[in-house]
Amino acid sequence: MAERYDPATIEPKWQAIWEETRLYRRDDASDKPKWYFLTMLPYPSGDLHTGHWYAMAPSDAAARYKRMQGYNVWFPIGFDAFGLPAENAAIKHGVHPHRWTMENITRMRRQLRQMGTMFDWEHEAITCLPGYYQWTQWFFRKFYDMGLAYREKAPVDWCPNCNTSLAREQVWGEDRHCERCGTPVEIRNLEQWKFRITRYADELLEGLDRIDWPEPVKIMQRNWIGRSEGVEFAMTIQGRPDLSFRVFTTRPDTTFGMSFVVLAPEHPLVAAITTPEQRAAVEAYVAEAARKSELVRQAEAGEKSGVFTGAYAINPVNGQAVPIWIADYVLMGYGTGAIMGVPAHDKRDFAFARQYGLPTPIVIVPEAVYKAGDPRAWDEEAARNLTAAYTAKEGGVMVNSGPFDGLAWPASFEATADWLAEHADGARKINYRLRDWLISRQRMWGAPIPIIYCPDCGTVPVPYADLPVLLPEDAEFRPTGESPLKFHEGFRYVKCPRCGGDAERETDTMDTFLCSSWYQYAYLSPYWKEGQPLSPDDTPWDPAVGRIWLPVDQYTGGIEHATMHLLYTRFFTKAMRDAGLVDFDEPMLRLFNQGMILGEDGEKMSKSRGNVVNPDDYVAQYGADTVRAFLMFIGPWEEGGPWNPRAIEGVRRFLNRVWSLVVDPPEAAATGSPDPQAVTALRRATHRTIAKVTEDYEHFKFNTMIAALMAFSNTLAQVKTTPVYGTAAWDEAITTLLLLLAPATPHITEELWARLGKPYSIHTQSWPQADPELLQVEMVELPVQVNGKVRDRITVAADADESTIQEAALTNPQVQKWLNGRTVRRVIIVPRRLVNIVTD
RNA sequence: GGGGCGGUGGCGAAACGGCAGACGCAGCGGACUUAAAAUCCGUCGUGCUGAGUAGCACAUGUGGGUUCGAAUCCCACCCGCCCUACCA
Repeated sequence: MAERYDPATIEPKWQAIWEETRLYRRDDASDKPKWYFLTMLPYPSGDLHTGHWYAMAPSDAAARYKRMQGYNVWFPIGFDAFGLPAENAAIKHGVHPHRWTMENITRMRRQLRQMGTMFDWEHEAITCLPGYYQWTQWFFRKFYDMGLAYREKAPVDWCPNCNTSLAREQVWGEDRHCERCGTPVEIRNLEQWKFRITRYADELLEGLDRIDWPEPVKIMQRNWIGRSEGVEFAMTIQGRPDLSFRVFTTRPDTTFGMSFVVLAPEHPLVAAITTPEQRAAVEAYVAEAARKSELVRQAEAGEKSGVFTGAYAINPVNGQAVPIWIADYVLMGYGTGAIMGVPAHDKRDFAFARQYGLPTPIVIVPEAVYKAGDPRAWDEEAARNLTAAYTAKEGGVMVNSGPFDGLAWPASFEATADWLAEHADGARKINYRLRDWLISRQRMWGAPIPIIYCPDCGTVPVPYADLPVLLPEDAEFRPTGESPLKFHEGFRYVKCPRCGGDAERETDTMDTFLCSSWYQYAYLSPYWKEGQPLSPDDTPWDPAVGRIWLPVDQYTGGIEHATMHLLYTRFFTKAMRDAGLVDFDEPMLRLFNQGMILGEDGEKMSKSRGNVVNPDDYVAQYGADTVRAFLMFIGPWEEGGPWNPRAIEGVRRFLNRVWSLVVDPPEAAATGSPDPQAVTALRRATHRTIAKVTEDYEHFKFNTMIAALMAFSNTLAQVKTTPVYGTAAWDEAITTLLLLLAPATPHITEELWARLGKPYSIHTQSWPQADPELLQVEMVELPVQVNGKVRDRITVAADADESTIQEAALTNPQVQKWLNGRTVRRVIIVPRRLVNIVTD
């Protein structure tokens, strides 16, 4: 009786051996080319869930593949350990966030080891430990010195009952109430620290062209940065030549279509220009807008409201007076806080004009209409429909625009921009949608912002040598959720580092996105210089190690981080370059985004839906290798997909078959000597599989990689019943199968490798090479189409010339039947692909 | 409102512009078994013709287009999921 495949025995055994032999340790002395393979670090929420497996198991396979390809691969791991859930747990269970977090990490480490990954645990980094966050604070200090950190008032969602600010995910429902107590949130303007990411806006755009990242991520980052080129020009108030304001537009070619002007409610000119009759209405609107502030206004997006000020402005291009309104769809924080309203050619302006009965003059029409000579046929009714031809820059020409009539984009932009520059104090201007990064959090479980406020010296940064500013271990959590740092006297009240007088520490902590913006550097030498005084001339990692491994060669993670984490870490690296810390300016050269693993019902896994799949249960039942291979087999990695509890059986059968191929004796001893053709056929199958699997690993196509190996194992099961079993070709096939499968299912392949008597470890073996000669085929079968429909197939030599192929195709009896009585017009021959005969 | 991704058998999915459905799940038929599990063999898009070998037609969300040839490229539309929120 042959021994059965028992993952519960072999998996822990090999995990222990790998660890004892330090199989996956980082090698800083290797002369192989280095490959820094990074996967997004997990948040220690408690248990490793299926999403973690889906992100990490295929990443691990890709890293192992690269290693077998001859690279010196480093695949580190860590934990993004600051954040809100730990604070909530602290309030709920009365346990310090540090303890809660570290206990979770202990549990998740064990689960991660169960997965059989090649993570280098010797360089693990945890962001909430002082040796880590001293450097997060060092970066803040450095950026402060570089003029990249500054403080200003910014709106936050505030719960008046809990007396704290809330993160976006803590604000629930249409009425925007507090997650914890249900109180509707307010907007408070608080002094907050920000990073000047906008200084790098252009560079963040340009850098995208030089990195091998998925196009969707690049598109999202470009849109997020939102560079727009336009023109700013001055408008004067009718009857008040002393007063003027500036507007920004990306469409100066539509200036003749202006029928109103809108100022943001906070615009400084509002009070000065409002007429007495309108004053009450305007003041009420301004007050209401101030109360709502920007965050709520964004939540109400879509509904237009506004008030007429009673004043008029002069359109510089035609001298027309247009009414000045205020409306909260115009934001003081973008452009000049004032816009020209051109309802015929802007959707938002159009909605506003409809609402308040303002005219909609048309100044761009399709070229065909212009050429037909009667643009005025396009009346307001046509504008109401706002056809694509109307709003499009391309394909439209200017009308009702005096000397500019007939101009098309981009000449229309150039001409009107020049005119405005000369006559309306205009200037070309580039605006960005990107805002500076607000990093202040009114929370306890984060890296404290190293700033001290002194009544005499003002804002004083904590000296480098005094870092880290440690979180207190005896913090007292209030049920309301208020930050304990505010009430911790020992933390809060300090001496000014400059004058020695009484001062107060900043009690806000930093956004956890800061911690994860530089973790790929922290991994190099975790907790570097812990316990030693820091200085501005430091590097936050061992520079000798950095020279070996930086930058990251391959990064993997979810696309949901496209515009936050992935932009922040790029910003960090550019700022670090300017600080002289690195000599490159993009942190990750290649990126691959996996999709999301869904519940059995095809919906996102969530406790409320009750569709959460616990990977531990499946690991216990099937083993880690089966779960790993199943997650890879489920579908294209970048697309994600639903978990199918029955389909995993197929993967288990596959691994059982692999086991049986190696371990079990053949059922019936085949007699006779092996057929040389069958031997060659097996060798061809082996080498075709090498080529296919290699290609798939290169492109992260794990699903077809597994499929190819399933097909190969099916072939081997057939061959095993023939005399080819036991030949050198058979041995080659079996070792190849194990080598190709090793990155995906590391335990079973290691076990079978050992049982074959091969030297430890399969994971240090070289990747098999496909023999090009065995990939060649002598004969090929070509489908023959008549008018695009396959009618028969012919077999010809692979290198047959076109006339031979044509001859064979035309004389084929089936084809003859279909050609009956028709004239052959054309014969299309695609070598090694097909033949298509086109008739009348 | 803006952006991203997707829509192919009963299901998950394959398919450099070139034989649609590889590989697997489920199903169906069979072998082994007292029986079941496991395993193995066969079958498996729909419709029509045919006793049958087989053959034909139709099929990749919908409608157009480009092409000798389209799941694949282009245009319009419908549906689903994810991210984002008035950026002039």
